Order: sequence, then C-alpha cells, then structure tokens
Amino acid sequence: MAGQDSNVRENAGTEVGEDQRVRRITLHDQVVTRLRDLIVEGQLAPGSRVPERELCERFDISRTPLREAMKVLAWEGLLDLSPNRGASVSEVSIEAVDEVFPVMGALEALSGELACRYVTDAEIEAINACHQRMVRHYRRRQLDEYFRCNQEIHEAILRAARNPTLARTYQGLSGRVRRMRYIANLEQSRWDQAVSEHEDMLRALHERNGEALAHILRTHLKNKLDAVKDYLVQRKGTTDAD
Amino acid sequence: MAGQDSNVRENAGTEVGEDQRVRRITLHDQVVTRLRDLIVEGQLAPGSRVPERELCERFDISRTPLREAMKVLAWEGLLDLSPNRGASVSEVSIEAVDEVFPVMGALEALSGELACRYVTDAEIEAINACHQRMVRHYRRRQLDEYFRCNQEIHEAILRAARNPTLARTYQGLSGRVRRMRYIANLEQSRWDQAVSEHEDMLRALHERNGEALAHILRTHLKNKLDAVKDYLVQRKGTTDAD
DNA sequence: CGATTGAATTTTGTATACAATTTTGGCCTA
DNA sequence: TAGGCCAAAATTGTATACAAAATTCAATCG
Repeated sequence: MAGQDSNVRENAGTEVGEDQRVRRITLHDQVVTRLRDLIVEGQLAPGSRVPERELCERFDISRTPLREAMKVLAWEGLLDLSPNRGASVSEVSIEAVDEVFPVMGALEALSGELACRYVTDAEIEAINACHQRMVRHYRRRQLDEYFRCNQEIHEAILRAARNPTLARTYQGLSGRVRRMRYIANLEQSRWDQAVSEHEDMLRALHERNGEALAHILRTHLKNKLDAVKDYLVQRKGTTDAD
Repeated sequence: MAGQDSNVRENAGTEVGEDQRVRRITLHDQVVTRLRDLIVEGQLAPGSRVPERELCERFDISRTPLREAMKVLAWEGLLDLSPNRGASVSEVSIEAVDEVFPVMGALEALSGELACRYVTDAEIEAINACHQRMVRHYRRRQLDEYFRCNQEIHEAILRAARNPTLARTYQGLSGRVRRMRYIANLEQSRWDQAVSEHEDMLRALHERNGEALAHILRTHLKNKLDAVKDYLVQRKGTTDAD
C-alpha cells in the first residue's frame, strides 16, 4: 500500500545501499558528493572559509544548487554556517574526535550485532575476498588501495545489518572522521594492528558471533581514533609553545 | 585556538543546547523548524505530496529558502524527494519503526551512560522538578502538558551527556518518531507504565548508575514504539482485508 | 601615531525569471 | 469504447537579479 517508500533518495552518492537506476541526477546532488569529497580529502583545509563565489566557479554552477548542497553538508557537520557570514570547513579537533567516538562506536557495535544476525554466506564470502585483496595491498604497502578495500568491508558489514537508517546515520557521521585518514597517515605499527583486527572481524562474522564482532568493531574504531588523536597532539605541539 | 567552534548552527530551533543570542535567524532556518513541526504534528499527512507552490503560499516566502529547508528535512528522513517529481511526506510504517528502534535505542542507552557520568546535582534537581510537574499533569490527565514535560526531561538527559554530536544525531532521528505520538494516542495502561519507567530513570540518575539508566531508557523507548506499532497494526486492520 | 568612524566593496539572503521535465487532458484512431 | 499519442499546463531545476548585512579600507580626529 505504501508506494512512496523505495523512492530515489537524496545524496545517493554515498549511500551504502545502491540504487543506481537513477540516470538523471540533479546538480545539487552531484555537488553534495563532490564538495564532500573535497572536504574529506582535505583539499579544503579545516577551518578555512569557503566563499560561495569560489565554489561556484570551481564547479561551474550557479549559487542556488550550491547553497542547497551546503545546507546538507552543514547538517552533516562538515561545514559551519553562520548567517550572513558564510561557511567554513569545520575543524578537526581532539575534542571533536572524543565527541564523535562514543556515538560512532555505539552505531558500529550495533551494526556488528545486526550484521551477524542477517549476513548471508554469499556476503561473508564476498567480504572475505575483499579482505584478502586488502591484505595483499597491505603486504605491498599500497595505502590507497588498502583504504579502498577497508572502506568497502566496513560498508559491506553496514549493509549486512539490513538497516538503512543505521547506515544513513553512520555515514552521516563517518564523513567527519573519514577525512582524518587523509590527515593522519597510518603508522606501521598501527597498520599491523588494524589488519590483525580485521582478521578478528572476519572470524567473528564467520561464527556469527554478534557480541564479539560488536566489541571488535568498537575497539577497532577506538584504536583508529586514538591514532588520529596522537597525530593531532603531535601536530599541535609543533605550532603551540610547549 | 579554534575560533570557529561555537558558531551559530543551522536548525537552531530544535537543538538541545540553546544559543538564544542569535536575534536574526535566517528565513530557511525558520522554515526548517516550521515545516518539521507541520510534519511531526501530522498536519501534513504521511504519504501526501507536498508541492512547493503550496508551502510557499502557506509560509509566504519564495521557493529558494523553502527548497533549502526541504533538502535538510529530506536528509532527516521526514521528506522523500524525487528529482523532477517533487516531495512527499515519508510514510510511518511498522517496518520504519522496527528500523529506527535499534538505532535510537543504542543512542539513548549511550546518552544514559554519559549522562550519569557528567550530570551535576543541580541538573538532577531540575530534572526532578520537571518530573514532579509531569506527574501532576499525568494525574490530571493533561496530555499535552505531560508530553511537554516528558520531552523536556529527555532533552535534559541528552544535554547532560555533554555530547552535542550525540544530541544532534539523536534529534535527527527523533523527528521521525516524535510524530508518532500524535498519531498514536496514549492508552491508559501504557501511560501508567511510562510514568513508572520515568520514576526508575530518576532513581538511576540519582544513583548515577549509568548501566541501569541505559537499560531503562532503552526499554522505555521500546515500550513506546511497541505501543505505536500496535496502533499501526490495528489501523492497518481497519483498511486492509484481514 | 593610533583609534574610530563611515563610505565603498564584497558576500550572503531572498525573490524572480527562465529552462527542462513531468503530468494532464483531449483528440484521434483502431 | 479503449488505448495511444501529442499538445498544453503545471511543477521542478537552475540561473540571475536585487536587497541587506558584513567586511574592508581609508580618511579624519584625538
């Protein structure tokens, strides 16, 4: 009876569930994706102001779709908007990391539990294949490819949780954290640890041990964010006195 | 050092933390709040289409700020947008409730734990006062006033968690659920139960027992959503055959 | 020489105009 | 009469124009 349910959604670009049947994507949707990538990849430095004019020229569009996109990114927390004073890329502070962690941690743990409940054998196999690819990239020290597989795995788990609301909520937060991986490059010891944690994940998924997977995902996230925080502390030390 | 932090935020209307020093609120911010209220209060029926023209006339504004507001509400999940085909109010289905519960439950539990960690005696006292008011309204069967106190308490707990990201994320989801309280009116037995659960909450908060509060909040939410689901099932039964 | 005030410039907020797509209604045909 | 096709209307997507606020910079005053 409820026909309106599986409609095309906004921000299709970063959704976990893929409805790729949309051929005509609106301009501001593209802008949301492209602008988010710009921020996430650090091409727009945290704290820097973002005049509308500049972005209009860069994307070669008018202000209307750009502003609509900026509203969404402000809601996601990637931009700070001040009335009549414009937009600036939100800062990545240690406090922000500490603030985001418990929330993402709770969601990540939940996704682990739900994923173990609903994941299919085929999905586990696919995730396993992706994991093996990731390990190969890890051995060859191919950072970019490694990250791509890494994110693919996390998205697959999120998808296996069979909860679009969870996925959307998590992704909304992850943008703020994802860019940190560009800011803080992986140290070798942390990298070894991360791969080891991923092994644990796969095992828990195989055994469909939701509690274990939840715990691993949470720890995994915490370790990752701690690494980012270390980097931020260190960086702060170079600019501040003492 | 990071000066951009405590800037005015978008959607100030429903934030938990109150920065009321802003005198000049932009038009689309007002529209976000007003349109959300319209949806939450059920004045725009779930599933109904929402032509821009109509809302422009109702709010007496042009399409530009309205569209910016609609983008945000679509992100919140209150509106479904289809390119070139307009907006419709998202449906409130049983599946949607089941989907939202685990996510909100996890966040609610988290807020309980954090609140017990950071809440001050003064805050507990304020919450307690609000609780007493709520009980009075409950005894007098004043539904609207009861709900107002109820929401105030939940917001106070969320605020005590000292985590704006958590608050924002939770509020983003709560809009979808809040309107259900208008759809499904409280039955007496459920009402008794809810008040009793609130007593438990206050006790846990007093004892600063985070684990207990987390559990109570989660159960409280589950009971509330179950009541909504019962109502939806019943309602569906009257329209569908069997 | 520094601070303050005020006009010019820039930037944002809102409204309107134009283009493109979808929906609707009617007409024609099989 | 039913179905399909084309045109007209309505609705959405985008661009531009105008208004208001904020920033800048310089000139004047202390």
